[in-house]
Amino acid sequence: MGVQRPKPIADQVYDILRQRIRDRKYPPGGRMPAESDLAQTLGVSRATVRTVLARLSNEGFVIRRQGDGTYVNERIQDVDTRYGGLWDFSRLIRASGYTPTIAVDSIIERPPRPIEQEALQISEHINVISMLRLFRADDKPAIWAHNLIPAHLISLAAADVRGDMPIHQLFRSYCECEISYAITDVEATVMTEDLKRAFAHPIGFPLIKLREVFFSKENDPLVFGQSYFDHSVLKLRMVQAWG
Amino acid sequence: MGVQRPKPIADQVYDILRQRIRDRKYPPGGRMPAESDLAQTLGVSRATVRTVLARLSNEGFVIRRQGDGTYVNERIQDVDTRYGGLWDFSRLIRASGYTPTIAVDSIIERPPRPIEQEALQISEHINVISMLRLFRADDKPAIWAHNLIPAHLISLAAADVRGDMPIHQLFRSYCECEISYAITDVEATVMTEDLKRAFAHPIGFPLIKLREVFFSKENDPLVFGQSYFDHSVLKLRMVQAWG
DNA sequence: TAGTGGTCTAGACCACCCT
DNA sequence: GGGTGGTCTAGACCACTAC
Repeated sequence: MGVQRPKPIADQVYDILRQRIRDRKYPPGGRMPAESDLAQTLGVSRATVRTVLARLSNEGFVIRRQGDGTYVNERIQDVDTRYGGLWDFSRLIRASGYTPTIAVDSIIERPPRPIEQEALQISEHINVISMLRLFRADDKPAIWAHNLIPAHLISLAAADVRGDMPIHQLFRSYCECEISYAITDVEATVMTEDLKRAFAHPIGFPLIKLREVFFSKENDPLVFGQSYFDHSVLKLRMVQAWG
Repeated sequence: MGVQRPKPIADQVYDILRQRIRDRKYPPGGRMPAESDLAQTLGVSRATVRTVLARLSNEGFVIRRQGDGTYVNERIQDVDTRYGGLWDFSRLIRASGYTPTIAVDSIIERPPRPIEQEALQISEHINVISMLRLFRADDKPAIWAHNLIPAHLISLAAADVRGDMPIHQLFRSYCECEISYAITDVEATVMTEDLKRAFAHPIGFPLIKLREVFFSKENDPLVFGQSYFDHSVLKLRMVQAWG
């Protein structure tokens, strides 16, 4: 019994406040309790409360005004601004109000192409696991994702890899590595013949292309991803906050 | 004389460490001094040092490993990952290693179009200042930016607005408001006849389109921007870190 | 003037990695 | 075991806003 610290206190406080905002216990546009009140009510120090409020402010969920108070931002409700919004496509779809489904097109092990060798910094003799998947939002094709993982990082044969889990969970499950950060290049492209297997749009229709490389804490490349994003189905929305 | 606190200590520490990383005083991939050492050397508390390191870690400049140390991330050197990378186009160009120049196409005051009314949440009777600008990277057209500002927010006539400063500086100069956060929609589009005044690409060439709305601390819309981004000239690169 | 958020400190204890 | 980052506390003082 007792306290049970499955998570850091700050994370627990974050979940509580985030939930209260979602439940409109702190109504949109309204003022939240003072930091010191929250600290006392929740039984934590003010520093911990401030850590959490800083995070909520960075994500745009609250606006803080010195000498005044902390307010719930009514403009940010349906936006998933948490870090990682650009790599967990299922959550991105769900946060946009749709039901995600994943269709695995193929999962095979093969030698890497030159561009993949460079991105993953491996030699031609190291095989990669190539995974082609289509993410749908309410059955409408939204994202066509091609992910490549050095085969030696995964303790499974390609045939046994489950394609229906997000990349970071896949890594936690199948190898000891954990994703630490990602570098993403955002590009624009258009429908080609190749993409007809994913989208029904005509040739020349504009699509967003995301080129992502994920790295471990040891700074080794873990995954190389090239994803085609149909923003007519799903908004690619981001929040930037300063303060 | 004396201490002179033009900036918070944490910001000063940030600048110092950022500079040492840039100068390779802390070499790429190398380990930085321990938090307690930094605190003692710089004459600040460990909490302050940790605030700064957390920020550097979020921006991807350093990687922290519990029980081990804090390391300079050699993969993030040319990336401007600071908050606001998506709105200060001049800095974005400079951070990519090019020299930015701004060509002002037009600055006029006029009634708002419906789509602009909605984005800025103003009535049709409130004029907007419309600003069309072309950002070049080493003389190559990189970004075609259309910004709209409610005229009543600016204490100047449209003709007197200087187009060569970034939006946030413009607001600090010409009105009391300050930009607090922004919501950005990333889209893909293609060259049209209209865009020929900006780019030399053929019709159908893919471009990134950024739809941005900037808000004040009071949560009022300040600027509506629609920008066309040529990623064949300038990479739109982002870093996401979790830890 | 009272109350709010903003900044900073000093110090405790824990979890983890290395050797 | 010794050192590192991770977490959390208690409390001080400042800057600002609303009344």
